[in-house]
Amino acid sequence: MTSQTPFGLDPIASQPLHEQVYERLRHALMSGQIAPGRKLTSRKLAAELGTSDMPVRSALMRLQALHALDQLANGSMILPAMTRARFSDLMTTRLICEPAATQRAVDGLDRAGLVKLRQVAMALTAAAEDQDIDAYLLHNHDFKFSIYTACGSPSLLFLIETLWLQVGPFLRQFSGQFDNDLRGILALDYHDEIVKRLEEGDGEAAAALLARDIREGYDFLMRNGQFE
Amino acid sequence: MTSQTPFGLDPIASQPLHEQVYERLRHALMSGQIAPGRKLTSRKLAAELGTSDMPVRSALMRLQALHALDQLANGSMILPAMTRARFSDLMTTRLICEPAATQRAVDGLDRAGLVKLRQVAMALTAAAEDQDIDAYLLHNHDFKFSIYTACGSPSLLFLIETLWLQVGPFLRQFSGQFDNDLRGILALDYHDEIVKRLEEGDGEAAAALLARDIREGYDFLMRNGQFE
DNA sequence: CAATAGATTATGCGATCACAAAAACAAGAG
DNA sequence: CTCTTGTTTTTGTGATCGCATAATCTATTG
Repeated sequence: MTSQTPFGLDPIASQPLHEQVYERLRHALMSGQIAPGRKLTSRKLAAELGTSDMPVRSALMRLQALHALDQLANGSMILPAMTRARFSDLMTTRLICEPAATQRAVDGLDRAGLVKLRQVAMALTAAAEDQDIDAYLLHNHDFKFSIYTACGSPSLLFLIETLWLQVGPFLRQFSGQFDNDLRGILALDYHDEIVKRLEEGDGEAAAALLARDIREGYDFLMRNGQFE
Repeated sequence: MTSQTPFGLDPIASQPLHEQVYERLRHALMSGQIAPGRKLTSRKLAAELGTSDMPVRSALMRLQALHALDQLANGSMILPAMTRARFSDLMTTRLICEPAATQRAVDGLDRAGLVKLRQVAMALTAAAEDQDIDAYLLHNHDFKFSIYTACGSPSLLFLIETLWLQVGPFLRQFSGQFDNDLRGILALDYHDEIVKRLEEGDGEAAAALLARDIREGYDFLMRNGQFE
């Protein structure tokens, strides 16, 4: 396919199929397209994607290795249900990792990074005012990971990514339950203040604010979300 | 193989091959049997293990998903080298997660757990006195994870496991460089005191001691270990 | 109608094959 | 001897096949 180009200028190296399938599945999970408890069978997915079983199997096993999927006794993969206990556990662990990353990010953020961060924060509040849940979740992810990436710790970033891979698939589902009362999420908009603290170089304060953001989001969903 | 047993009493459900291969590789990694930079080709491993490529490929991809292996541009898997930067990063992240887990473990440890913990701590010091590096690493893993398991957070435990999967393969290699001066590691034996604090129910103190354990091990290896 | 037994289908798992790209090796030219 | 060129082998990748078990459906019987 990409072989024997008449000129140099070989375009993008096409990724292997199992990688593409992995990204597709990952995106499908994170955007809430897959219902909890749903069985993901390799054959059906393969048929849907127009590939053989193999790449799909690889992708599923990778997602299972990251605890994004559960494996039944017979080997089938399912998207595990989100119980209150699991949600509580994941959010508690988020409270350990993400404020720590925020605190360290203050040294890794240059002026350009801060500018971009402020832009994302503005887009975030705009999406919230528009009641656009998809844009909100997207920008929220973008905002947080702009910070976490700046913390300069690949290993910590990876851990946080695996946590989001487990919580992410449910956020949209949650939000669909009270889409008229989306202002409840809006009330806890610490993003602008987080940027301000980061601009001031006060990592401690930024971390504390981010912890509060996580905690209040947690409280809100524990009160209003429906689980299991 | 396990089919058609004349009597009931079917023994252990034999795990799938790719699972067995995964465990074998994981153990080989953690016990330092694989040299950094070593290429792990699925065909050769399959031949060595007497299986087909497929289960090996699955196992390799799972390990790569957990960042225990690196993937070259052509798709080959290698055990990444341990640079000072990566080691520093991983230990810093350990310092975030593991003290937090220790602090929470104080509520999850019952009397039986504490008894077992004290036994492991004794075996640990015994192994250190015997200069038995393999036993030391084994019991050290056992000791720490007895605590982390007791913290009652599956997600945090999982994160710590992935960190150990990245650091573990190098510990034995490090220790081989100064196996005459193993007392350097012995000097920082806080295990007994950690157990004592846990018995007293003082999670904060236990966490602080464990942080000190990690930090001093880190300092020792940064001074004495050879990297890259 | 309900429940169970049998058949059919779906599915996980592993082996083998085919292909292309990369790596290793060998041979020949300067 | 060294560098290059051509060949052979290795290796990742994906598809297809076969097997065994699990799940689902069907039909027969009480």
